[in-house]
Amino acid sequence: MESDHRKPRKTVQARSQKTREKILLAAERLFGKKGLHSVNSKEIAAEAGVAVGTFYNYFPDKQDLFLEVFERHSMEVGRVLDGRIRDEVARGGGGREFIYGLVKAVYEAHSLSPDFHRQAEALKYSDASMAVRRKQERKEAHAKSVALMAGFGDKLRITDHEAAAEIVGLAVESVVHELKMFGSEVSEFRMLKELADMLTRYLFRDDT
Amino acid sequence: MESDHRKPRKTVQARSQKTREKILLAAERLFGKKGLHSVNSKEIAAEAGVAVGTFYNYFPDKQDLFLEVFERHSMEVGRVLDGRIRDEVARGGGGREFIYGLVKAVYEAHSLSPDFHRQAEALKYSDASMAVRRKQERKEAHAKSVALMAGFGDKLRITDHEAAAEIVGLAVESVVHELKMFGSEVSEFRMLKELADMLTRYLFRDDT
Amino acid sequence: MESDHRKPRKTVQARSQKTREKILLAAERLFGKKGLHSVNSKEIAAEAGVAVGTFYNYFPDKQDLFLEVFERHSMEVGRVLDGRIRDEVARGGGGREFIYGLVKAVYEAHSLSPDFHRQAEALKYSDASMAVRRKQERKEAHAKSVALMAGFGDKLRITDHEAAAEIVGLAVESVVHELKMFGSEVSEFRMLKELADMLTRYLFRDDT
Amino acid sequence: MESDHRKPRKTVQARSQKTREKILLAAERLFGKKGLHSVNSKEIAAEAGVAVGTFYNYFPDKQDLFLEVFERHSMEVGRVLDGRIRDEVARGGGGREFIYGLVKAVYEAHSLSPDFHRQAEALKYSDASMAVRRKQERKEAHAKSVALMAGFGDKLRITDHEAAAEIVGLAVESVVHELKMFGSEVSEFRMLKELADMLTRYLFRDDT
DNA sequence: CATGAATGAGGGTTCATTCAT
DNA sequence: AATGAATGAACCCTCATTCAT
Repeated sequence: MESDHRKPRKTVQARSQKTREKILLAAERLFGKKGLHSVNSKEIAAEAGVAVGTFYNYFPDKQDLFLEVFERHSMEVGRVLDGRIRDEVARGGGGREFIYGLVKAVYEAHSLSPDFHRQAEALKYSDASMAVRRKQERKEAHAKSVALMAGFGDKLRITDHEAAAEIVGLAVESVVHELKMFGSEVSEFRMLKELADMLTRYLFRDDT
Repeated sequence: MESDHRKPRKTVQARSQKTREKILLAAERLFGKKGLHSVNSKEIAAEAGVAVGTFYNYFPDKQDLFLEVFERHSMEVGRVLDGRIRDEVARGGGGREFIYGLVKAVYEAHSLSPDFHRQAEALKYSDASMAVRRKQERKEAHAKSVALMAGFGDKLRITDHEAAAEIVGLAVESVVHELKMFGSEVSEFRMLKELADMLTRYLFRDDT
Repeated sequence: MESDHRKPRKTVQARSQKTREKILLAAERLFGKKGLHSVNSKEIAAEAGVAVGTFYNYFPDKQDLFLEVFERHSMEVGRVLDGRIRDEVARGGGGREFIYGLVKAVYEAHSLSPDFHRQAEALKYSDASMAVRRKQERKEAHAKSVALMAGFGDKLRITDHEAAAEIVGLAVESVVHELKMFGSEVSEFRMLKELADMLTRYLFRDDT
Repeated sequence: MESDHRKPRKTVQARSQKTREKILLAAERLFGKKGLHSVNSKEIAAEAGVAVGTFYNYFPDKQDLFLEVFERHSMEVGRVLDGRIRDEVARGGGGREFIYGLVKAVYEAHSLSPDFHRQAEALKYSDASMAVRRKQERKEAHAKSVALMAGFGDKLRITDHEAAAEIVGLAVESVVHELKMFGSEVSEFRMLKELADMLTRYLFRDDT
């Protein structure tokens, strides 16, 4: 009787969506734990509680699944980051305070599935299609930085905003990465404080 | 007695050494182009102009070969970097000038087999044994930074030398990486200049 | 709910079982013909009419497959032997007649896949894990012999039952082996008769 | 100067012979320890203290080397056995005593390189060319047995000498094998005693 | 004769993907 | 839509044997 047409459609779609979700979550966990190359389709299916065939009903192949997980992850990070930035902007603190807020915002955004994040990062180096996406991400980050800077007008000491946006972005990214991915002998607090100091002195005339 | 052995022995050893070298170079090229996982033993052998078996006569397995290539690469980078740093120290320029010299030194050191470098970097994220080596490298870099800073005494503005060393190291590393690995919309010159500016303002009281 | 699963499940399992069986039978044939070391996984798959991968879906490796074939073979031999012994015991013939019956029982039990049996025998000498199994088999055979002897009470001439059980077991085993594995210039009938004579005279006071 | 012809020839041949011997002995040790299939040419060469190429200068291939080791081993066993039998014959003991002497003779003959012996035994089951040699061995043993029996004339109880020779040979062989190859829960002494008892009762009218 | 580097066919095993049920 | 058995190309690695020195 389940083969009658109209009504169940929605339910079925809902179930479908759920299955898809299960697979994506399982993949995120496993890719994070072991990396793209060390996870096989059987494992993913098993972790998701479905059959291998089911997995291939939803995703054309493993690489594609990875990319989708990555996309979701990126968007989530983006959303969180944007939210935090908006908060900081709203608070409207002075230079140093603001910078510190931003640094912490990035730090917190990176706290989402850091394991998966790490593996994705790895692929950006070795996988062509990931490298493309990385490029895009940087571009967006760059635009965001430039826009933020513009808001500070004369208070800025820098002149080459383009280059500065890149430099600042990379510095923040790398420090946060390091802390999240590999940890540090120095405490996170000291690291983030120094990072904020560096950026403040670099960016603002009055570096207090 | 039995002295008829000497000479050929040496020749043979020389040939042996040459073969080893051929394999290492072929591996560096291929690993750089495609990454550890996408290169197979047959390819390496073919690129080196030897048989698969020969490859396995010299290296216990592919991973091991990669590590040896990596080790050589690291040491080479280290040598070049140390040399350049020594030059800069010898020249004895003032703060900003010196920092710029160092930044350029790191940049040049990264110009050795940047493709291989990129792939090695990728593995540091996903491969356990590579992560270990990464840790060590950072430790050494950290020590080097701290030592260099010490030389500046009162001129330094920073107080938390430990954290600063980390931050500075990561910032330089990440910018140079970005330029070498992925290029940049902004010219290298502008990027390196801004980087030097940032570091100078961060580190020194008198940031000229 | 979800009851649409039941039937196909069973069918699939049945197919699965059949594939497993096909592989086991193919393996028994090939191992018997050429020995463990001279058969490769591709051959086994081909003989079973499946792909190599399928073989590895069912057995973790070649050695394991061999052991399973061996286990099945041993159990089958054991079953046949026990059946025949029970028949002989039931018939309740006198000493010589009974012994002859037992000898023939062992002979018949060894008629199952004698080729495979031969190869398994070979491995008992050279392979550690097979040697272990051999030990166990002998122990069981020993126990069986002792039990049978006990049934004859005073009629027995021997005093050291333990040793006798070993000796008798080995003698029977070796003669049957020889006949089955390598054949003999002398007819099987004469061989088995003499064997029975020997054992009868050895075991019983009244050796008729 | 070593290229002058006449004199060194002998010396060279002697050295040659020594090298051959080293290889044969190394092979016997290794084959005994690990079996034909688990020993590779490099190992053999290393154990013999020569280069792989040298090994192939003396033997066309690994199989051939094995066969030569086997041949030597067989002949040695044969020599020892014949000697011991001659001793027993010379001593001229009565039936049971004589049989016991023979059993012990076989036992002692099997004490030469029992490890190698075991591995050779394994190959007789699985290797065609070894099976051939086995056949020959049995034939010779058979002939020997028949000849020995003939010496006892009327004292013998058996009538089918041919079959008896086979049976007796197999029984002795199997028991000795078992003791030497796998050991036994029952002491060797008891085992050999029972074996001798069995044979004596089987063969002689007056079984004391 | 001795050497040991070089060879490459061949073997065991994995795994992304397909497809009949 | 779900299943999971089946597939086979591809991979890593071994090792008997050869041959230039």
